[in-house]
Amino acid sequence: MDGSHSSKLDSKVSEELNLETRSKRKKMVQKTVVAVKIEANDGKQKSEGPPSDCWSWRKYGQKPIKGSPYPRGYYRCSTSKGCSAKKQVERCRTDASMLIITYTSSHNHPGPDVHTTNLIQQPKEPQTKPTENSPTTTKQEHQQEQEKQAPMTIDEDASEDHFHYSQSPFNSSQDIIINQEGNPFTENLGNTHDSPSVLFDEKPLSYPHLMTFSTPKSEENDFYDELEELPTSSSFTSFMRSNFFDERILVHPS
DNA sequence: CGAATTTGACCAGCGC
DNA sequence: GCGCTGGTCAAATTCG
Repeated sequence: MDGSHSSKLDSKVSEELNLETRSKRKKMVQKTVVAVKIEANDGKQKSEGPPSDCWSWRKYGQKPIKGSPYPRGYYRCSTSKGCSAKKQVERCRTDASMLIITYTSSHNHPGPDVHTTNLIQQPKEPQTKPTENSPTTTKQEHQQEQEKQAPMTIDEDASEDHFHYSQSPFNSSQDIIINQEGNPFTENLGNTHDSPSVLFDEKPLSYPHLMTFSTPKSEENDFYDELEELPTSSSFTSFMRSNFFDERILVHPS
């Protein structure tokens, strides 16, 4: 499967690029790709699993993805009945410790948490906060800061989905990289299918505070029992609430 | 008993 | 026009 990847890669990349156009043409749905690095190296729990966010997600499907040894899970927001928010959770083909979550559509209801709500309704506001909160302002954070100030404008077609959280609803000690639709994460993966360090390299875990912070979250990692599992814990939510902005989120514009 | 998850089948869109 | 892949639905099963 990987043998002819190199040659296929090229076409694949352009294909994905076209796909963006395609998808826009087909479905003008906004997509946010978030890469989450799972730091569950405790050994007591699996180092895999979808990060829990503030919303409740109900799995409605799973499918093996071409080119990826891992299946992709399809989740729907179950927090609100009429919510059309969806997300796809898959593992990075090159790095099993990386989760790629693709958010589609957006929540048409306030989140279960005030913070969350703010994120949804005013993604810009909270996004500028982490900068000051972050004791270690790295270029990545700087980047994300810029991104936050210049949020996903890639979606001119997003008329359907007016808002959309560029902020990752995850909490946890994972490294999170957000990619907007304009810059499909898969593309990056594709370009570096053998060396995905391009994106991931940016997430050097030199954040002791995060690691420390991750320590008590051992139970949180418990949630990630499986990639297909997306449990939600209210206590966890409140916990994440306080640390929501503690994580580093890399927003890669196109 | 109810809700959530799992799995297979079906459908739509795109590439060749 | 055919085949492939991704995405969604629905029934069955499992867990709380």
